[in-house]
Amino acid sequence: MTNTDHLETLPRPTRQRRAIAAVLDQADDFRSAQEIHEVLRAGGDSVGLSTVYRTLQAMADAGQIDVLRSEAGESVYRRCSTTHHHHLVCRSCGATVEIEGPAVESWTRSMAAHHGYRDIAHTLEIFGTCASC
Amino acid sequence: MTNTDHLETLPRPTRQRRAIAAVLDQADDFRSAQEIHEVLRAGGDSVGLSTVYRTLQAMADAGQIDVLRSEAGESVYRRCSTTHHHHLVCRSCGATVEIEGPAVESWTRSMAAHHGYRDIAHTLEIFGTCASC
DNA sequence: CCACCAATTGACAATGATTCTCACTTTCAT
DNA sequence: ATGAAAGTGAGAATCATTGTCAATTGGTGG
Repeated sequence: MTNTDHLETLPRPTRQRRAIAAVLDQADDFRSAQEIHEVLRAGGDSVGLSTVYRTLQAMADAGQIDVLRSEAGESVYRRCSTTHHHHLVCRSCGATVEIEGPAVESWTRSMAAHHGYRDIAHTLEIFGTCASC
Repeated sequence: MTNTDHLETLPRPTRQRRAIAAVLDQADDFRSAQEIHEVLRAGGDSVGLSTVYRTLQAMADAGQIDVLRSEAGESVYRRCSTTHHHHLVCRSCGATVEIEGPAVESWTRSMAAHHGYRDIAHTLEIFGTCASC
């Protein structure tokens, strides 16, 4: 028996996954799968587009990165802190600030409960133009 | 000179636009353009898909309907009250409750201001499973 | 060290919502 | 009625995302 029997199947550390993680580490704002694919191609560490999509979704499912829908409807990804938070995003340069709002969290919970809704999830994003834009 | 010189060009009341508005009036939850197109086709008031998209966007721009992105990434539309509000949506049956949260509104404003962001917009939706599902 | 097998990859096709095109139709003020 | 402008729609085009499947790879037991 191995020493990982009790763990969920972990992804293998492949060249491709390391390359994608590296791109996310260097970016300080949200990036789309297509952008990441292009960065890798330009840098010589070419990775298949399917793999980029698969990896980003896996990382998002594992809670390692945050996903949000850009105003254009594209899914964009970013490495974030692990605690629950929301984003304040500059619609011009993409600069992102992580924000927390305990009051909002409890408000959504009580709102949902008041109307009998269960298994709550919520999305809250703030878009604006940052000071330097 | 006409008596509408000072108005923005208003959309003409065509059969198609009336049919689309009628579908929205009857629905009490969010509908996609494709769904509306299908309902019209089934009801005999067939309307071109392009027209459905165009009309929905125009109505959304005019503030006559609310738009939100379903969890599947599709744009869905619904006739709503004119005051600013958010939605509590059942992810199973689509039942929608309009909710208001003055505290959340002021919180987003102050958060944005605190970080120097201007021209603020925000999205907040709550998804859950309603009591009857 | 090696063979083996499941996880992984990637080129390419397929999907599906949305947008674009453009010739034809309708509306409406005169 | 009539001409110009607004509106329409069938079909093509776009574009992000997902599916397919044969070839590759990592790591494990022997």
